[in-house]
Amino acid sequence: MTHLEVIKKKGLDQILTKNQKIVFNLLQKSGEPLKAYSILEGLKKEGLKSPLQIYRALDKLVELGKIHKIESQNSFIVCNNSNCAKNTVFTICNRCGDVKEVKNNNLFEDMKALGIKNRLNVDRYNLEFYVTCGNCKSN
Amino acid sequence: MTHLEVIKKKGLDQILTKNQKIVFNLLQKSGEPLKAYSILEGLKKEGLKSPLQIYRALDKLVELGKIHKIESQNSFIVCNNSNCAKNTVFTICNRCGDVKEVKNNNLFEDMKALGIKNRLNVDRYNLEFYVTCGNCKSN
DNA sequence: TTATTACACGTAATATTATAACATACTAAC
DNA sequence: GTTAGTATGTTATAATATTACGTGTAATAA
Repeated sequence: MTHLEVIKKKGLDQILTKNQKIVFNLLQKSGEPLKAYSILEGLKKEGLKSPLQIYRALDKLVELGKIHKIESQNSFIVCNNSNCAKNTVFTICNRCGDVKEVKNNNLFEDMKALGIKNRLNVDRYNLEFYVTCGNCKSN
Repeated sequence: MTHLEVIKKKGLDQILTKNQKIVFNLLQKSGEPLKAYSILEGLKKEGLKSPLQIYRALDKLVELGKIHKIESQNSFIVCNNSNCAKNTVFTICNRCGDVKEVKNNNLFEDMKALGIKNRLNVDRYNLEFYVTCGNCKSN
């Protein structure tokens, strides 16, 4: 079997290496953004010991589009959007920091149109809406 | 009168404190994003000695809307847009990291409309277009 | 076959970015 | 003149991220 056949057969998920899988699973289980060092804490029991092991896995997962980095929080969250193509739209709560990835194809289309309209020659974009989330609003 | 009210009344420039002015002037002179510790380096001769002096000035300047933070670079740049209201649109070059603030009122209007259309109750947004800049494209 | 390439991994040390904690001082508002 | 709010200075430390070096392994070129 060639490498490509292996890939087709196994599907993307199983291509992840051991450390990548461990890190991805934790992020997926969590569902919310986690920071590198808190991931490390959570994975000590899996045998991961050094920041670099985490950062390397995170870098790769970002590169693969499986997760995104929330730059303003130095945190990482599982991609919620199968066809985001690394374009990202988040809402971030001003008060509690809660992050949600916005999943809305019309929005993606509108953003694409906006890039074209402004002749910006866009490879990729990241849009962050700062909001007051439902929880914080009612409190 | 609170400090912020005073600022609104008197006009921004005249009310910046000593350290805030020093930091702002350096950023303005530079015209491109600078990092906190490189600002500190540049201001040793002005008598600033500690990171905290820089970070405090930067925090205030961001709060006043005089500068913006480029989160993905941990860098700070003078606001290029008198009426941005802290909404920000940047182009960031994938290759060299060059940052430009996009100054285009139609774009601001379109973004506002997009927030409303998607019922996101937006206080403020930050939009980053990742591009290949003119310089890098020709090289 | 051997050599080469490309990744992935492990570990220690270190660099970079940012904040906490504490003390002092200035100014506006009552 | 006292209080509240803000700015300053300094030391120490926390939090985030990377460099440098060595090992292993699998795919592929010579």
